[in-house]
Amino acid sequence: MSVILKPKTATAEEIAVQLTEAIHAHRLQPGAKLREDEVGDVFQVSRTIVRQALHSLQHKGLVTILRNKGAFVAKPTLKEAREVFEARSLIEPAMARAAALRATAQDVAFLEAHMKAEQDALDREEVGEALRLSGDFHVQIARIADHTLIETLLGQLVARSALIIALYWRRRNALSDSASHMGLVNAFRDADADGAEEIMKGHLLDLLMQLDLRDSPSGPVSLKEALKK
Amino acid sequence: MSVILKPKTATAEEIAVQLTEAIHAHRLQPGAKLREDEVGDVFQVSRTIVRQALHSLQHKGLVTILRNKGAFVAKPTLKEAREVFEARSLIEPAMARAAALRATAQDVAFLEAHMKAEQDALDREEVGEALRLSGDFHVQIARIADHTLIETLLGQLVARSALIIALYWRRRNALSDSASHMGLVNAFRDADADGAEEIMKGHLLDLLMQLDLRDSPSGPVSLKEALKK
DNA sequence: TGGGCTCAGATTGTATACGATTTGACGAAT
DNA sequence: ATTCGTCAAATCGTATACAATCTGAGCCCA
Repeated sequence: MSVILKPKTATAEEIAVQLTEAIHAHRLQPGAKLREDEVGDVFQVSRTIVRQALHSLQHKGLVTILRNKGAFVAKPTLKEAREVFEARSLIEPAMARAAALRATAQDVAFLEAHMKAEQDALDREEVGEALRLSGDFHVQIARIADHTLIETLLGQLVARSALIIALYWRRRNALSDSASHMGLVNAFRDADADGAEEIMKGHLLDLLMQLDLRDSPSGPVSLKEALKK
Repeated sequence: MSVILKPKTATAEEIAVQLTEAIHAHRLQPGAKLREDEVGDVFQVSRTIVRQALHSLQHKGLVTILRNKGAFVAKPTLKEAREVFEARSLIEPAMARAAALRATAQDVAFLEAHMKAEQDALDREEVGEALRLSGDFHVQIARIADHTLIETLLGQLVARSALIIALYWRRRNALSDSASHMGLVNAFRDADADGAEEIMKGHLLDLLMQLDLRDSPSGPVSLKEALKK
């Protein structure tokens, strides 16, 4: 009897995850068009499934769908960018505090391995992958805090942050956030809630400082686009 | 020449809004089944459109879709209920503060009219509608704070709060929140940021206190359901 | 030259047909 | 009487056909 391997067509959720990771790792740039049958060809599924995935990403703020025009990787405006980081600043310090009180030895080990994976990616010059892992670190803190709702929400905010970084990153130097992450892990190990909260506050402020969120929409825009509509 | 009135079929978004309002006003109870062609018959649209609306509501946490089973109005668990109010407690005091600093005379007048509409609904014994307006009051504060991201997010949290209230409301007495809302409006008028933030903190705590979020999932569960899976 | 028109091709939007899965009823066997 | 298997009805999942819309090229005509 021969084994029949099912073609295993991808689900909408799997496609959404892969697109999210591509966006997170800057393999897909803000503004990139996502044509339905092009995506469908890549994943070998019908437009119906692609559509589900794209709508899902729209709800998460990663994709903008213009009626009769198509789906595009979102281009957060300056205001949206500020709002994302303001929301994170409201939420994440509390998560760091809660995580410090709940983190087990396993959790600490997991985060240390996570940081190592990020460093390895950097060593391999996979900047995009390192960026993705760096963002995921924050989501893992919400998971350790055992706050599912905010874990989901933060996943969306972190993914949007990747878009913001792609658009508004000030210099080409790497994000110097390993120190903060290390500090957080140490605070978790010591169950230092106040310390963790403070480090997270400062860390988000650092991130914000490294962005160029002064008024200037998005740099050079084509004249055509500037005058459209 | 006769006027031809277009059948004006509802869009997915309009259907989602109407379902949201029905949920918000407790006209749709948690656990209620939403069959695709039943909804389609009500709004005179094809299942394609209904599906879009239901998926949209799923993303917002108002509907749970079980594969091959159908869509149901969500039934938040105790943990989810606590998480919703924790998230609101992290976000809303900051919004109240920002709103106090930005509110114009028009904004204050708008909120006063909003409160009056809520009172009128109560006088007409339209408890569900009053509840919906009461929740919307909080969303309006985020709008006044000019924070679009959180306005959207809070809209979702408030809608889920309506489900939580439907499930875990302690008594049959009305929500005594008009005092807090009045206090907030006064703080806005005086540009009293500290006061607004404190009132909001206390108000959310009050709400939480009126819920029965102690451990006892949802009363008696059938054996069949308890052992399922 | 350049403005505006028309039309074909490309792309998205929606309805519907058909397949897959679940559910509950019914009846046979123990 | 209870359990189990079978089957039909109900319902959801997906692909696809067709309609609606946008885009840009080509053309005409001042």
